[in-house]
Amino acid sequence: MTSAQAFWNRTHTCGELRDEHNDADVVLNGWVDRARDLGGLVFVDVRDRYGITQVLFDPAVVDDETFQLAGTLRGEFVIAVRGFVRVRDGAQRNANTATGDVEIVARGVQLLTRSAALPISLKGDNETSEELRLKHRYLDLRRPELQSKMLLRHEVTLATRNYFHEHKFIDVETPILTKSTPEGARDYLVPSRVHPGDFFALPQSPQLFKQILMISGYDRYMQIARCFRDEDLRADRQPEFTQVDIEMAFITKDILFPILEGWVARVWKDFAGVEIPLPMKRLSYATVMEEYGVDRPDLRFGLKLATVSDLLEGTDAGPLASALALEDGTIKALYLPGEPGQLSRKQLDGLTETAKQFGLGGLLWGKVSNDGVSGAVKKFLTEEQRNAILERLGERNGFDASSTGILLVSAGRTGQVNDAMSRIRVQLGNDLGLISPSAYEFAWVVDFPAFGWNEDEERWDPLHHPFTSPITEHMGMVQSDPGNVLTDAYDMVCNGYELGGGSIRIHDPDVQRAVFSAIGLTEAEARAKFGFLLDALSYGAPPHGGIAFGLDRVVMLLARTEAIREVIAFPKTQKASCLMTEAPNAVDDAQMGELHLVSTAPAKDA
RNA sequence: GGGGUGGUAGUUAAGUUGGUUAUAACGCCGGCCUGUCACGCCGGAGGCCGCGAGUUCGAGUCUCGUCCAUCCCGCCA
Repeated sequence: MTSAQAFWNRTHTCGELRDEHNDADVVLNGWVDRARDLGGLVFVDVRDRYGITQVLFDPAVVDDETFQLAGTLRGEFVIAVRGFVRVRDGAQRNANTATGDVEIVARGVQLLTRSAALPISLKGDNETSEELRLKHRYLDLRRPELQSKMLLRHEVTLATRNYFHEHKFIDVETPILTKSTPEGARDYLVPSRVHPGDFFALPQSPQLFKQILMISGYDRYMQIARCFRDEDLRADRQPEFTQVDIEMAFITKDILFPILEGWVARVWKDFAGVEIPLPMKRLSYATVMEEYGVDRPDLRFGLKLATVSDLLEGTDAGPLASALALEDGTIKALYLPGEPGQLSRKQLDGLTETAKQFGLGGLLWGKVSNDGVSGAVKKFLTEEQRNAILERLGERNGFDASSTGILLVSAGRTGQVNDAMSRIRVQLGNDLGLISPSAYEFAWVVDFPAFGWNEDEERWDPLHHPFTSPITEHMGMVQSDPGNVLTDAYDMVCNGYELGGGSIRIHDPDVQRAVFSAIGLTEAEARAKFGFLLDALSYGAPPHGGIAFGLDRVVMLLARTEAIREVIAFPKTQKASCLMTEAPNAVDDAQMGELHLVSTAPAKDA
């Protein structure tokens, strides 16, 4: 053994000593959390991931050299302390920490390593900029808040594996170096040295492999799979993220959903202490788009929207008439029953700002009070129109159509109106305190349309992915009427997030060919991209389906945080770089040459 | 690619209509202190005001550009 390794090894962690350990001889290893030098006494709080324990250096116990050393200890120095446990007198007990009833009376200390002054604060009271936290992630990860999130993530992952193992699922690893899959997102590419000019893609998901595994007879598959998408980031999106990936053979939705719901219920019970009522409600895509304007509604509060275009036929009010004249125009309304003054002018301006952000000209609003009507609602709506709108909204939301309140109306292209009104709805939920932060409201969204019209490319694009099975009744419409085909796709949503999405897959090669054809893939293109899948389907494919859950989002919700970076140990910035390692970086010409690559990027000034 | 917010000491922030030596707290260094637990008290060091131009007698402050972080749109299930 070298001298560098010879240090006093801990007998206990910094979180476990209690009254019952009184007089025990112990050794602690850890970081100095705080040191308090009182002159004649030195207190040092020693921290590890299990907790914090106070150590007392008393000149009556330790020799002078040890006592001097204790006085030089600073934050984040790593030490080993030898001593005995002493139960503290009543007034000296500290109820704020788990070990606060005892302290270690030191007999000796070893300074294992010193620490430079910290570039970030590890104390919770004033937080450091995220830029510095990411650069010094090794320090940030020492913070107990982050350590508890990493622990939570570990526990959720473990419980997930156990749950699916108990239900006969097999964990199979799929390739990271693979072929580009067609889920719409940009691929991360890896150049091949052996095959000049060819590239692997990192998987956007293991989609095709898990279907292949079903065809191979594995029946129930699960994987905690890393996925990669080269798209711009958001607070809840990282370029690499983790999915709980599931696939099953011989199933329908009604077989699959209870298994998945059972997993969610267990995880939420164990890690959020919440009982999720089962079964979860199922809402059609058409319903949620109509009532919430998004396919991942926040169901913790009401404020349902309603389309009112039909009530405003023949209107001559400018903004409304021009929306109705559009091919895909619509008008939607939202009503806040109650005090007409419940929103300030500033809040209403904020909502208008949101509407503009989504490309609308503005937001029509007006206060309906006992004295009459104000604002754009007075200007643009007749009394009959207003009453008809309130009638519809009242019926949908359960309020009396004669209630006073604030009416919001938004008119324009359907997509923009839905985007804006769904956001406005959530903004109101927050502004008016309608959202309980401790609530979790789950639901399935089902019956998705198969295809969406792509204006730019003038073709039908799969809304989910092209392996999604149409519902049985619509099989024959794939070629003749693609716009009205519904699929057996489903999302699990919670609090405005999409937690997971999946579908029953196509297992008939003829149906698969029809879908490829409907989205404008020629036979030759389909063969080039997915020949192996078409081949596999032709050798006895069982009916199958599955889902993928965003593990990061699941943990994020359980941890009650709003940034996915908080539950990922080494996340990337919004520009998809790692501030700690400074990846990505340039590589030298020799390395480029081996990979048969030449960069066309403009030279950076060093 | 576009819009919002931010960038001042190791950290977090303040900084007036453009004005002389850029403040404070925590941390760091030195001194004092025997029951602290955000210990206390005294003293000290520490600044490319993100970077680059411009306006001006004079810029942390005004203008333009640029970089980084973050939130959002586009993009992305």
